[in-house]
Amino acid sequence: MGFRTADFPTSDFPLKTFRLKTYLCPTMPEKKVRVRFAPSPTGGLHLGGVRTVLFNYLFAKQHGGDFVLRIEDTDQTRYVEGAEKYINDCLAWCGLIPDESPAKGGQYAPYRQTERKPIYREYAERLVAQGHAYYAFDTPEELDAKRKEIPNFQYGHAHRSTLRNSLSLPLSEVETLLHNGTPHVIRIKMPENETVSFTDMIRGHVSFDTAQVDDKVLLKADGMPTYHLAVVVDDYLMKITHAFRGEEWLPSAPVHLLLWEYLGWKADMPQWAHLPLILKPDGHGKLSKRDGARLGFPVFAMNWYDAKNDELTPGFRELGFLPGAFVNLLAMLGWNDGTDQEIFTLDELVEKFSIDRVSKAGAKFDFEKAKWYNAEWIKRSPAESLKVKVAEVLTANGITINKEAYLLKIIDMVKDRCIMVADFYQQAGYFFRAPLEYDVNSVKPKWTDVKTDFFIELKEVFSNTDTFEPAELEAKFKALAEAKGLKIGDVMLPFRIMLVGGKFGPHVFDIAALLGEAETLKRIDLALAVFTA
RNA sequence: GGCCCGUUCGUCUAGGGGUUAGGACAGGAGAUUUUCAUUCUUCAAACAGGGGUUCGAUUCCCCUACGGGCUACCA
Repeated sequence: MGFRTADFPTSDFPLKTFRLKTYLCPTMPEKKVRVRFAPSPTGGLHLGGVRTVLFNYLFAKQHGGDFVLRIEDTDQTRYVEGAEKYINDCLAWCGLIPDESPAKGGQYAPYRQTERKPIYREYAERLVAQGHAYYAFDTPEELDAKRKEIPNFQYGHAHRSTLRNSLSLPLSEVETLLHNGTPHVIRIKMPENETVSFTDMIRGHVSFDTAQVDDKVLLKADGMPTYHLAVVVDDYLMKITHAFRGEEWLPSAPVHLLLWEYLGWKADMPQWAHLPLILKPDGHGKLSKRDGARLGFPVFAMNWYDAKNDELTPGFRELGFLPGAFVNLLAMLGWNDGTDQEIFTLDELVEKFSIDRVSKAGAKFDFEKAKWYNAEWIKRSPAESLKVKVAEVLTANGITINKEAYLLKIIDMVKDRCIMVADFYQQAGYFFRAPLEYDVNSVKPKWTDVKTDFFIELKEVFSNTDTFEPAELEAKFKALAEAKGLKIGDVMLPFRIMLVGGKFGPHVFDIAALLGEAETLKRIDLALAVFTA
């Protein structure tokens, strides 16, 4: 029978080979690969969620399959306005576009579970008719009381006969209750003593004793399915072949396996892959939204505004992460290609991804490493592909950009010094307007009249250049300093601060050359006034 | 508590019966850069513990410990 004991070879079978064969058996007529990401629209999209999307997407695209977005909105009490749009936007930003979704439609529409509500009852009733499920009339209050009364209470074989359900009550009473429209749920009847096992694409052989699993609710009193029923019915109806989800779902896997069997769909059950969790960087446990706030880094893909609490949760996008970098770093959390390569484009990931190389253990999220990925991506990006984002950052800070060629030159000059896109304001802003303030502490204490003379004469010298190119500027600058009996270092830093405002940026003469003669001279004057004040 | 999953440098990880246990981030030192960043060189840093199996275990098996997940009419 089914997925019962000894269903699969286990101990002395080479696991990797076995896994490969199970999910891509070349001798079997291959069904088209179809995967789904099935979030519930309850808020912003978490790192771990995006990684689940990514692995789904990579697997599907690698096999020429379909990637489906399905909205699991069956819990109406947790529904949050705007969350679904947010999910769509996140996927779009990351470049992980579903082939079918509520927005896009598709052959298996609708893709929102609330819109599929009528479908589920039929299957739940079918299970009741077959004896694999039953009606339960216990109120939440009664169950709470039981939980208090009985330690480790589970609604299962040990207690179900003492509760109010169609297994314990006389048929006539059940009929009356049903006829009167008494609120009730439908629960799966877990077998008392069976072993349910399956082969997970990541973990290999996993097995459970059904006695330990409670009789999960399948259909709620409001007529909505729970996740357990909905995921099985929809995965079947939508012809899903491979199901990726977080490891937190592993304990309820036996319920799903049994449902696939009871509904008679066992042959069509998808291959399961339970992904390792993304953990808090410090302490322990799953990474949560709160950890981001506590430790100062984003956890959501994009900004999420919670209108109810008037609370903004920051996102990677707004912080200045490139989507490619975000996707890249997520992929490396639990996967690698076996070489030392760490920087991958989406296309490369599609090509190289392999479920066999996904690790089993959870990974602590390291924001420092995340920043490194982004810096690498910025460094490797051509100015052309950064210009729009950089322009946005600059204009947001009140800077006007006239010449694109000038912007591109600047991006190339400073991109190595930027970790986030937002850093371009600090690193490139002064190319567009004179410093708003100067790091006076680095110059004023050591300022002398000789230096004032130097800069006044420097203006003269710079007004009479042949090219205004870096090399010429540097030569003339040095010659003048020497003539004045100044050490180069004594005037180089002040000059930098005059042009830039602080102790950062590329070579000073490169900056001056790019700024041009008029602007350079103007800035010397401006700063001189401040330094000598 | 019960069940399930996991465990290689601080972090992400490679490796896998015999290796100087490799890389990356972060950290230290140095070189270059008369700013800072980049870049380069370099240092330090790990197989949780105990039993097996074996000529030999970090690698395979078992136990323990530790960590994590689940234990809702939430997903």
